[in-house]
Amino acid sequence: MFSIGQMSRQSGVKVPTIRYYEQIGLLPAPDRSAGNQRRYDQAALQQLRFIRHARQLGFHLDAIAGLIELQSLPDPSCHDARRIARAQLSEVRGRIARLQALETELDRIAEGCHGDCGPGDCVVLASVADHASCVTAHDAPPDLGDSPRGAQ
Amino acid sequence: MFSIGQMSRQSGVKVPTIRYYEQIGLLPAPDRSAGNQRRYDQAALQQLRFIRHARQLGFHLDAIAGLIELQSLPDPSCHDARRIARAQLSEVRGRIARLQALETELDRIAEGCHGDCGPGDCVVLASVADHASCVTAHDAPPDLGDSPRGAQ
DNA sequence: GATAGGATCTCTAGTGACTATAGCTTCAAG
DNA sequence: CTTGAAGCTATAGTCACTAGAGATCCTATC
Repeated sequence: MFSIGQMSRQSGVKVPTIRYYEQIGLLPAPDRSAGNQRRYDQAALQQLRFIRHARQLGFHLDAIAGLIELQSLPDPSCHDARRIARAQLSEVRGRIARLQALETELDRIAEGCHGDCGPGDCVVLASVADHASCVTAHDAPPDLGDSPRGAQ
Repeated sequence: MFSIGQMSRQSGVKVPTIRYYEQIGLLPAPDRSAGNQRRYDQAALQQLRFIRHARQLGFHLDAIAGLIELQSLPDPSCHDARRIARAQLSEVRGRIARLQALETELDRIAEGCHGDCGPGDCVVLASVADHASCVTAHDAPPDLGDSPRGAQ
């Protein structure tokens, strides 16, 4: 049996995050010691590692919950798991494409300035002000960030 | 003078978001009509467009606040603006690199399964469970998402 | 001038995925 | 038996919005 600290060290997931996962129902509530401390078994550690890796792969918590549910089915339908993975893949590809458009713009903007613009006409500031000067269509919703956040 | 709705249509920023920007001090509080409604001038519209475009470029609100402050200086130091832009560029490049590692893994995982795995050994689920099967080092903190979120 | 309706107002709370803090209790080593 | 690290709960904060309630205002038409 592991304490929550051991779980944390074995999985790379921080202690408060483990409690958070339990709170939202992503991890089952474990047994408790006589003094009310959490005691986990090997299966819980496996599940936590699964969650951790899925997060590293960019899955949202609700998608992870879906994958965990699939695992628990008697005949885990690969079809669904594959669908979830492919959806995640295309989301990641979309994000890469949008970020590459941003990269192009930012590079152009940063390189347009050599630190010697005269007062009142800094190229960086002008470029940020004026979308019309952009060479790519980075107009679509950026939603660069609707995905995993904290580093663990 | 523009109403907040006109500002929204002219800038592409949603009405509640404009109020939010004012609340956090990113936009100055405008004059009010006799009936307490916001009335904006052309300068406010320019600033809102600047903010909108900077958000599309992936800048955080605090970085945008920094850029706006630079603009307001008598001799806007290009040096600082360029530094902010280059920092943003390298952050975007880092995110692209991490996402590309994820793309590799997800592609491998999704393609490893043709929907015909036997019960209990779905390749997708096994791959997500086991980081050791990964071919790239996507181990570093993903922080895929510490950047602009909402689509506008 | 009356009225209807859309636009605007403030305020509060919710989102995702955590992170931080406070104040307490428990566990394990010496 | 003491000490200090680790654990507990509960609450609030983060970012950049978004949603809702309920009230007020503005404008166009009659």
